[in-house]
Amino acid sequence: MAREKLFERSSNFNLTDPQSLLRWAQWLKGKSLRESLDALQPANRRIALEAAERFAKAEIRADGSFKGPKGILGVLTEIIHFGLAPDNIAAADLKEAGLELKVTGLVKNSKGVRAKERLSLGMIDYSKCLKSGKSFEDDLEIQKSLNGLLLMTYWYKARETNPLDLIFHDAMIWKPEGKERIRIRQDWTFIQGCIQSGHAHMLSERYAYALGAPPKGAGKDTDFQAQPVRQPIDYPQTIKHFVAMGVEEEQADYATKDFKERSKRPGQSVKGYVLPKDPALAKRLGPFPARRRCYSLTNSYLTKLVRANITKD
DNA sequence: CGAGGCTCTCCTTTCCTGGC
DNA sequence: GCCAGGAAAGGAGAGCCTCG
Repeated sequence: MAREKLFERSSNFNLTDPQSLLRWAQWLKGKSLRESLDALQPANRRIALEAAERFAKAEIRADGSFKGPKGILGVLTEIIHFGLAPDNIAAADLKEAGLELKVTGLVKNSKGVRAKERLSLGMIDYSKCLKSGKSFEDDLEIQKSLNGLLLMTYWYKARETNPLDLIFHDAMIWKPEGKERIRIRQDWTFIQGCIQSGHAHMLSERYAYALGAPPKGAGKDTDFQAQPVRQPIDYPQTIKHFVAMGVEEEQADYATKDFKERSKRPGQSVKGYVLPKDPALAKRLGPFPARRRCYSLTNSYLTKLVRANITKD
Protein backbone atom coordinates (compact mmCIF):
# COMPACT_ATOMS: atom_id res chain seq x y z
CA MET A 1 0.00 0.00 0.00
CA ALA A 2 1.33 3.37 -0.98
CA ARG A 3 1.48 6.33 1.29
CA GLU A 4 -1.45 8.63 1.33
CA LYS A 5 -0.63 11.58 -0.88
CA LEU A 6 -1.64 14.85 0.67
CA PHE A 7 -1.15 16.87 -2.50
CA GLU A 8 0.67 16.62 -5.80
CA ARG A 9 4.21 17.78 -6.16
CA SER A 10 4.51 15.94 -9.40
CA SER A 11 6.34 18.73 -11.15
CA ASN A 12 9.09 18.38 -8.59
CA PHE A 13 9.62 14.63 -8.49
CA ASN A 14 8.32 11.25 -9.53
CA LEU A 15 7.57 8.87 -6.66
CA THR A 16 8.77 5.86 -8.64
CA ASP A 17 12.10 7.38 -9.63
CA PRO A 18 14.83 7.34 -6.94
CA GLN A 19 17.04 9.86 -8.75
CA SER A 20 14.23 12.38 -9.04
CA LEU A 21 13.55 11.99 -5.32
CA LEU A 22 17.23 12.54 -4.57
CA ARG A 23 17.29 15.68 -6.71
CA TRP A 24 14.19 16.95 -4.96
CA ALA A 25 15.73 16.20 -1.55
CA GLN A 26 18.83 18.12 -2.64
CA TRP A 27 16.71 21.10 -3.58
CA LEU A 28 16.68 21.78 0.16
CA LYS A 29 20.48 22.06 0.26
CA GLY A 30 21.30 25.24 2.13
CA LYS A 31 17.61 25.94 2.60
CA SER A 32 15.14 25.35 5.39
CA LEU A 33 11.80 23.61 5.32
CA ARG A 34 10.20 27.01 5.52
CA GLU A 35 11.29 27.72 1.95
CA SER A 36 9.74 24.47 0.78
CA LEU A 37 6.53 25.41 2.57
CA ASP A 38 6.54 28.88 1.04
CA ALA A 39 6.94 27.39 -2.43
CA LEU A 40 3.60 25.60 -2.11
CA GLN A 41 0.42 26.96 -3.61
CA PRO A 42 -1.91 28.37 -0.94
CA ALA A 43 -4.33 25.42 -1.10
CA ASN A 44 -1.54 22.87 -0.69
CA ARG A 45 0.07 24.96 1.96
CA ARG A 46 -3.14 24.78 3.95
CA ILE A 47 -3.23 20.99 3.54
CA ALA A 48 0.37 20.71 4.71
CA LEU A 49 -0.24 22.86 7.78
CA GLU A 50 -3.32 20.87 8.63
CA ALA A 51 -1.38 17.61 8.27
CA ALA A 52 1.44 18.91 10.45
CA GLU A 53 -1.14 19.65 13.10
CA ARG A 54 -2.82 16.27 12.73
CA PHE A 55 0.27 14.05 12.57
CA ALA A 56 2.76 15.96 14.66
CA LYS A 57 0.68 18.21 16.90
CA ALA A 58 2.66 21.03 15.37
CA GLU A 59 1.11 24.41 14.99
CA ILE A 60 2.73 26.55 12.33
CA ARG A 61 1.32 30.05 12.64
CA ALA A 62 0.86 32.55 9.86
CA ASP A 63 3.84 34.57 11.08
CA GLY A 64 6.03 31.47 10.76
CA SER A 65 6.36 30.82 14.46
CA PHE A 66 6.09 27.28 15.66
CA LYS A 67 4.46 25.52 18.54
CA GLY A 68 4.90 21.80 19.05
CA PRO A 69 7.50 19.11 19.60
CA LYS A 70 10.82 20.22 18.13
CA GLY A 71 12.09 16.76 17.26
CA ILE A 72 9.85 16.20 14.32
CA LEU A 73 11.88 17.44 11.41
CA GLY A 74 11.62 14.06 9.68
CA VAL A 75 7.83 14.01 9.87
CA LEU A 76 7.58 17.61 8.71
CA THR A 77 9.89 16.87 5.77
CA GLU A 78 7.65 14.04 4.65
CA ILE A 79 4.56 16.19 4.91
CA ILE A 80 5.77 19.51 3.58
CA HIS A 81 8.52 18.63 1.15
CA PHE A 82 7.17 15.35 -0.22
CA GLY A 83 3.47 15.88 0.38
CA LEU A 84 3.06 12.48 2.00
CA ALA A 85 1.12 11.49 5.10
CA PRO A 86 3.25 9.65 7.65
CA ASP A 87 2.17 6.15 8.60
CA ASN A 88 3.53 3.43 10.78
CA ILE A 89 3.54 0.63 8.25
CA ALA A 90 6.69 -1.49 8.31
CA ALA A 91 7.41 -0.92 4.61
CA ALA A 92 9.86 1.68 3.31
CA ASP A 93 8.62 5.27 3.33
CA LEU A 94 9.04 5.83 -0.39
CA LYS A 95 8.03 2.32 -1.28
CA GLU A 96 7.45 2.87 -4.98
CA ALA A 97 11.07 3.90 -5.37
CA GLY A 98 12.28 1.36 -2.81
CA LEU A 99 13.66 4.07 -0.58
CA GLU A 100 13.50 4.66 3.14
CA LEU A 101 13.57 8.33 4.07
CA LYS A 102 15.74 9.39 6.99
CA VAL A 103 16.54 12.86 8.20
CA THR A 104 19.54 13.15 10.47
CA GLY A 105 21.46 15.94 12.21
CA LEU A 106 25.08 16.96 11.67
CA VAL A 107 27.42 18.91 13.89
CA LYS A 108 30.77 20.51 13.20
CA ASN A 109 33.74 20.34 15.53
CA SER A 110 37.49 20.84 15.34
CA LYS A 111 37.87 17.67 13.28
CA GLY A 112 35.17 18.56 10.79
CA VAL A 113 31.65 17.39 10.08
CA ARG A 114 30.16 14.53 11.99
CA ALA A 115 26.85 12.88 12.70
CA LYS A 116 25.16 14.15 15.81
CA GLU A 117 23.73 10.75 16.66
CA ARG A 118 23.50 7.17 15.61
CA LEU A 119 20.76 6.42 13.10
CA SER A 120 18.23 3.86 14.23
CA LEU A 121 16.91 1.54 11.55
CA GLY A 122 14.36 -0.71 13.25
CA MET A 123 13.56 -2.62 16.37
CA ILE A 124 15.13 -5.98 17.23
CA ASP A 125 12.61 -8.70 17.90
CA TYR A 126 14.45 -11.15 20.14
CA SER A 127 12.08 -14.05 19.62
CA LYS A 128 12.28 -13.75 15.83
CA CYS A 129 16.07 -13.96 15.96
CA LEU A 130 15.81 -17.53 17.19
CA LYS A 131 13.92 -18.86 14.23
CA SER A 132 16.22 -21.14 12.33
CA GLY A 133 16.66 -20.44 8.65
CA LYS A 134 15.96 -16.79 9.12
CA SER A 135 18.37 -14.96 6.89
CA PHE A 136 19.76 -11.46 6.70
CA GLU A 137 17.99 -10.95 3.41
CA ASP A 138 14.64 -11.88 4.95
CA ASP A 139 14.91 -9.46 7.85
CA LEU A 140 12.60 -6.75 6.60
CA GLU A 141 13.12 -4.62 9.65
CA ILE A 142 16.58 -3.86 8.37
CA GLN A 143 16.36 -4.57 4.65
CA LYS A 144 13.93 -1.73 4.14
CA SER A 145 16.83 0.55 5.01
CA LEU A 146 19.67 -1.38 3.39
CA ASN A 147 17.85 -1.60 0.08
CA GLY A 148 18.11 2.12 -0.31
CA LEU A 149 18.17 4.93 2.18
CA LEU A 150 17.42 8.46 1.12
CA LEU A 151 19.49 10.18 3.76
CA MET A 152 18.87 13.88 4.24
CA THR A 153 21.23 15.77 6.51
CA TYR A 154 20.70 19.05 8.31
CA TRP A 155 22.77 21.23 10.61
CA TYR A 156 21.76 20.43 14.13
CA LYS A 157 21.31 23.47 16.31
CA ALA A 158 20.99 23.14 20.07
CA ARG A 159 18.04 24.94 21.59
CA GLU A 160 16.49 25.65 18.20
CA THR A 161 12.80 25.48 18.90
CA ASN A 162 11.52 25.98 15.38
CA PRO A 163 12.31 23.02 13.12
CA LEU A 164 11.31 25.11 10.11
CA ASP A 165 14.47 27.17 10.59
CA LEU A 166 16.91 24.28 10.50
CA ILE A 167 19.15 24.36 7.43
CA PHE A 168 19.53 21.27 5.28
CA HIS A 169 23.03 20.28 4.34
CA ASP A 170 22.69 17.68 1.59
CA ALA A 171 21.09 14.39 0.63
CA MET A 172 22.37 11.06 -0.62
CA ILE A 173 21.13 7.61 -1.48
CA TRP A 174 22.92 4.93 0.49
CA LYS A 175 22.69 1.33 -0.61
CA PRO A 176 25.46 -0.87 0.76
CA GLU A 177 26.80 -3.34 -1.80
CA GLY A 178 29.70 -5.72 -2.10
CA LYS A 179 32.18 -5.62 0.74
CA GLU A 180 30.23 -3.04 2.70
CA ARG A 181 27.10 -5.15 2.64
CA ILE A 182 29.02 -8.27 3.68
CA ARG A 183 30.50 -6.39 6.62
CA ILE A 184 27.06 -5.23 7.69
CA ARG A 185 25.74 -8.76 7.33
CA GLN A 186 28.47 -9.89 9.72
CA ASP A 187 27.37 -7.31 12.26
CA TRP A 188 23.80 -8.51 11.84
CA THR A 189 24.93 -12.12 12.25
CA PHE A 190 26.84 -11.17 15.36
CA ILE A 191 23.68 -9.68 16.88
CA GLN A 192 21.72 -12.84 16.04
CA GLY A 193 24.51 -14.92 17.57
CA CYS A 194 24.39 -12.96 20.82
CA ILE A 195 20.70 -13.66 21.16
CA GLN A 196 20.98 -17.31 20.17
CA SER A 197 23.81 -17.95 22.63
CA GLY A 198 21.96 -16.35 25.52
CA HIS A 199 23.95 -13.09 25.46
CA ALA A 200 21.18 -10.64 24.56
CA HIS A 201 22.03 -8.74 27.75
CA MET A 202 25.53 -8.15 26.31
CA LEU A 203 24.37 -6.48 23.10
CA SER A 204 25.96 -3.10 22.51
CA GLU A 205 27.23 -0.80 19.80
CA ARG A 206 30.82 -1.37 20.76
CA TYR A 207 31.32 -4.58 18.77
CA ALA A 208 29.94 -3.17 15.56
CA TYR A 209 31.66 -2.17 12.37
CA ALA A 210 28.56 -0.36 11.16
CA LEU A 211 25.43 -2.03 12.49
CA GLY A 212 25.04 -1.73 16.24
CA ALA A 213 22.41 -2.58 18.82
CA PRO A 214 21.92 0.41 21.12
CA PRO A 215 19.17 0.48 23.74
CA LYS A 216 15.94 2.03 22.72
CA GLY A 217 12.93 2.28 24.89
CA ALA A 218 10.57 4.18 27.07
CA GLY A 219 13.17 4.26 29.80
CA LYS A 220 12.86 2.64 33.19
CA ASP A 221 12.21 -0.97 33.95
CA THR A 222 9.57 -1.47 31.28
CA ASP A 223 12.43 -1.80 28.78
CA PHE A 224 13.43 -5.15 30.11
CA GLN A 225 12.19 -8.51 29.00
CA ALA A 226 13.26 -12.07 29.64
CA GLN A 227 15.62 -13.07 26.86
CA PRO A 228 14.61 -16.08 24.80
CA VAL A 229 17.65 -18.15 25.77
CA ARG A 230 17.78 -17.98 29.55
CA GLN A 231 21.23 -19.42 30.18
CA PRO A 232 24.29 -18.19 28.24
CA ILE A 233 26.44 -20.94 26.77
CA ASP A 234 30.04 -20.98 27.93
CA TYR A 235 32.68 -18.82 26.27
CA PRO A 236 34.58 -21.40 24.20
CA GLN A 237 31.24 -22.54 22.80
CA THR A 238 30.16 -18.99 22.18
CA ILE A 239 33.20 -18.32 19.99
CA LYS A 240 32.54 -21.50 18.06
CA HIS A 241 28.91 -20.55 17.66
CA PHE A 242 29.79 -17.11 16.30
CA VAL A 243 32.36 -18.46 13.87
CA ALA A 244 30.02 -21.19 12.67
CA MET A 245 27.44 -18.53 11.93
CA GLY A 246 29.90 -16.55 9.83
CA VAL A 247 31.21 -13.95 12.25
CA GLU A 248 34.91 -13.13 11.76
CA GLU A 249 37.08 -14.86 14.31
CA GLU A 250 38.62 -11.58 15.45
CA GLN A 251 35.24 -10.03 16.23
CA ALA A 252 34.01 -13.23 17.91
CA ASP A 253 37.14 -13.51 20.01
CA TYR A 254 37.19 -9.88 21.08
CA ALA A 255 33.51 -9.84 21.99
CA THR A 256 33.62 -13.09 23.90
CA LYS A 257 36.54 -11.91 26.02
CA ASP A 258 34.69 -8.67 26.67
CA PHE A 259 31.52 -10.59 27.64
CA LYS A 260 33.58 -12.48 30.18
CA GLU A 261 34.78 -9.27 31.82
CA ARG A 262 31.42 -7.59 31.75
CA SER A 263 29.64 -10.61 33.17
CA LYS A 264 31.48 -10.02 36.44
CA ARG A 265 29.67 -6.72 36.97
CA PRO A 266 25.91 -7.23 36.93
CA GLY A 267 23.98 -3.99 37.36
CA GLN A 268 26.84 -1.81 36.15
CA SER A 269 26.21 -0.33 32.75
CA VAL A 270 28.97 -0.12 30.11
CA LYS A 271 31.58 -2.07 32.05
CA GLY A 272 29.03 -4.66 33.12
CA TYR A 273 25.45 -5.17 32.03
CA VAL A 274 22.30 -3.35 33.05
CA LEU A 275 19.56 -4.81 35.20
CA PRO A 276 16.07 -3.64 36.15
CA LYS A 277 16.00 -1.42 39.21
CA ASP A 278 13.08 -3.27 40.71
CA PRO A 279 14.40 -6.51 42.26
CA ALA A 280 11.00 -8.16 42.04
CA LEU A 281 10.93 -7.58 38.28
CA ALA A 282 14.50 -8.84 37.93
CA LYS A 283 13.49 -12.00 39.71
CA ARG A 284 10.42 -12.48 37.56
CA LEU A 285 12.37 -12.04 34.31
CA GLY A 286 15.01 -14.60 35.17
CA PRO A 287 18.79 -14.38 35.40
CA PHE A 288 19.74 -12.27 32.37
CA PRO A 289 16.96 -9.90 31.38
CA ALA A 290 17.62 -8.03 28.15
CA ARG A 291 16.92 -4.40 27.33
CA ARG A 292 14.86 -3.43 24.36
CA ARG A 293 17.22 -2.54 21.54
CA CYS A 294 17.20 -1.48 17.92
CA TYR A 295 19.40 -1.92 14.88
CA SER A 296 21.36 1.23 14.20
CA LEU A 297 24.11 2.67 12.10
CA THR A 298 26.68 3.72 14.67
CA ASN A 299 27.60 7.35 15.00
CA SER A 300 31.13 6.77 13.74
CA TYR A 301 29.97 4.83 10.70
CA LEU A 302 27.35 7.40 9.85
CA THR A 303 30.03 10.08 10.15
CA LYS A 304 32.20 8.15 7.70
CA LEU A 305 29.31 7.86 5.26
CA VAL A 306 28.51 11.53 5.43
CA ARG A 307 32.13 12.54 4.93
CA ALA A 308 32.64 10.20 2.01
CA ASN A 309 29.45 10.66 0.08
CA ILE A 310 28.15 14.08 0.68
CA THR A 311 29.67 17.19 -0.77
CA LYS A 312 32.11 18.87 1.52
CA ASP A 313 31.08 22.02 3.21
C1' DC B 1 -12.17 3.91 27.19
C1' DG B 2 -8.28 3.45 30.16
C1' DA B 3 -3.90 1.17 31.16
C1' DG B 4 0.09 -0.28 29.58
C1' DG B 5 3.06 -1.19 25.63
C1' DC B 6 5.66 0.74 21.75
C1' DT B 7 8.50 3.93 19.30
C1' DC B 8 9.90 8.50 18.22
C1' DT B 9 13.66 11.59 19.36
C1' DC B 10 16.37 14.27 22.63
C1' DC B 11 19.19 14.26 26.96
C1' DT B 12 22.75 12.67 30.39
C1' DT B 13 26.45 9.99 31.87
C1' DT B 14 30.54 7.48 31.11
C1' DC B 15 34.58 6.61 28.79
C1' DC B 16 38.53 7.44 25.80
C1' DT B 17 42.22 9.95 23.77
C1' DG B 18 45.50 13.34 22.79
C1' DG B 19 48.12 17.19 24.48
C1' DC B 20 50.94 18.73 27.87
C1' DG C 1 50.07 10.76 34.73
C1' DC C 2 46.52 14.23 34.60
C1' DC C 3 43.11 17.08 32.46
C1' DA C 4 39.74 18.56 29.10
C1' DG C 5 37.03 17.94 25.27
C1' DG C 6 34.77 14.99 22.37
C1' DA C 7 32.82 10.59 21.31
C1' DA C 8 30.23 6.50 22.72
C1' DA C 9 26.68 4.53 25.07
C1' DG C 10 22.98 4.41 28.07
C1' DG C 11 18.67 6.83 29.79
C1' DA C 12 14.42 8.91 29.44
C1' DG C 13 9.86 12.02 28.24
C1' DA C 14 5.97 12.06 25.58
C1' DG C 15 2.56 10.83 22.36
C1' DC C 16 0.34 7.17 19.80
C1' DC C 17 -1.45 2.55 19.46
C1' DT C 18 -3.49 -1.71 21.00
C1' DC C 19 -6.07 -4.64 23.53
C1' DG C 20 -8.95 -6.09 27.10
